[in-house]
Amino acid sequence: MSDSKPVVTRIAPSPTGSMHIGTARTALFNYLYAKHCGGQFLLRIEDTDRERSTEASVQVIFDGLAWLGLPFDGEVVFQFARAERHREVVLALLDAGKAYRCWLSGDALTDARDKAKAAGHALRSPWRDREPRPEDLAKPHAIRFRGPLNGDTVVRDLVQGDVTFRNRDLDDLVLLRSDGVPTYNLAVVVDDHDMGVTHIIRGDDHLNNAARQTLIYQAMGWDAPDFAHIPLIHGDDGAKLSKRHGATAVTDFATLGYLPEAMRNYLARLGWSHGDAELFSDADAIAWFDIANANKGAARLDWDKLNHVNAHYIRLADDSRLTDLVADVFAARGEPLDDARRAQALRTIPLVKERAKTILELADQLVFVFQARPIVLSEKALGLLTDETRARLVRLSDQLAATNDWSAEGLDSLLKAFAEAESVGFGKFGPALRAILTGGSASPDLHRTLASLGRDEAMARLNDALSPFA
RNA sequence: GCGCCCUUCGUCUAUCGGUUAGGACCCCAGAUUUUCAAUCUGGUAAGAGGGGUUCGACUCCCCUAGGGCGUGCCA
Repeated sequence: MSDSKPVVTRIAPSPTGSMHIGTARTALFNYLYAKHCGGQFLLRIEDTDRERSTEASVQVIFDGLAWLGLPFDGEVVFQFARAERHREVVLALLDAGKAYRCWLSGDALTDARDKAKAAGHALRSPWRDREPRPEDLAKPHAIRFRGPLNGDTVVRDLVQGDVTFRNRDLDDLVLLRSDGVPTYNLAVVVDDHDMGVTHIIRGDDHLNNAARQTLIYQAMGWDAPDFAHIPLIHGDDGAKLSKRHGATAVTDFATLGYLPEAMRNYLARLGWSHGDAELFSDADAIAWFDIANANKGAARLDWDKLNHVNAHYIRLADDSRLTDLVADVFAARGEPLDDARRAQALRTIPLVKERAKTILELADQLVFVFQARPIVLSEKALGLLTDETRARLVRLSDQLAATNDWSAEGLDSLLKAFAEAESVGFGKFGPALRAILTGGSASPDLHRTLASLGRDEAMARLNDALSPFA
């Protein structure tokens, strides 16, 4: 590829289900590389499999890319809509003698394949060298590529290096099915060429296909783009990432409370690195990204590290945005937040956001403010309320009632002064106070808990628990 | 079976012939401490095995082992 050409990359998923996180990572690499080079990142929907492609899955891809924050350039290309163009190329190949009509199917096909294997080479149809009779033409048939029998095909891969295949191992693949629908390997080549794709960055499960596709480029007299085959993402046990690993789809990660910017950062570091950089902005990623620095080996998804990265971005996130996300979580749980609770959430999030690894955890850490009075104390909480502690909390309650500074800072001072005046550590009343205020759920530092509850609610909760002894 | 790819701490990775093999996550210890966390400090932990090449290999070559992908009229 000449350096003067603007870089064009693409992501080409097939709309046959959810958007796999591996596809997302591939999209990210394509996006980063294109932006790094000042080029374009295109989207093509590979919907030539009419059986499995669905409209809904197309939407999943749009939604997935949008959620991840990887906008594509230009118009989306639907592969199936270009079938005429694909057929045109196949016919050109046929005219040039680079392809042939083949009536092999069923058991005969299987036999031919077995025979070829036994002979030590990939499938060659007997029709490769047979002149079809006029009556054959009327019968349904496929069109196969006429692959070279000898020599090598070298795939010059930016990540894997030069990979050499013997042409005898590359089969005469079907270009056009007997129903007239073009196949993947043909359509990919035609589309990538027509779309001006200069760099194909994709999973290394396609490395073998690259050789076949290179042959098609050569047969058409087209320049092949640069290839970069990146390793797949595996689960924490080293096996290919699948459903049993807990999450495979982009939407799964969203549902589990991961932020898109965290996913971008984490995914970028999976199979690629820039020195010791771990947490970096999108701008840094774009400035640093070079496909040549991608790793060759497969990487395992590490939930602990993902959580760490996510926690980092939750801290950086805007509170009102987090409030929206948390509201979504509660709504999904069937407990939508009313305006009052929303306001409470917004007020409390700054106090708890630094302790949450996911949005789900963030939501859990908010429930203490939503507790309905009177709060039912657990047995453990009740156990903390000895007579001595009750008496002490009554004294504290009086001071709280009297203060006119209900800010977190003011309450912090008050609590500290109280502990000093009582000549005890926080341990003598803190746990009990917390239990009364929260019913036992996790909460931030006591002064912050009091502040986020607000004076009225906090005093009411205290009175609920202490009034019989006041 | 055949073809191709891969292999540094448990995990993600740095290293591009000469380093006490570095960083991050996890884990452990200490500090802090009003729950749970967070935070700070410190620590444990690695070149799959075997041959070469070289004054010198994690780094280059070969073999073996392990893992992955492909071997479709799926993509």
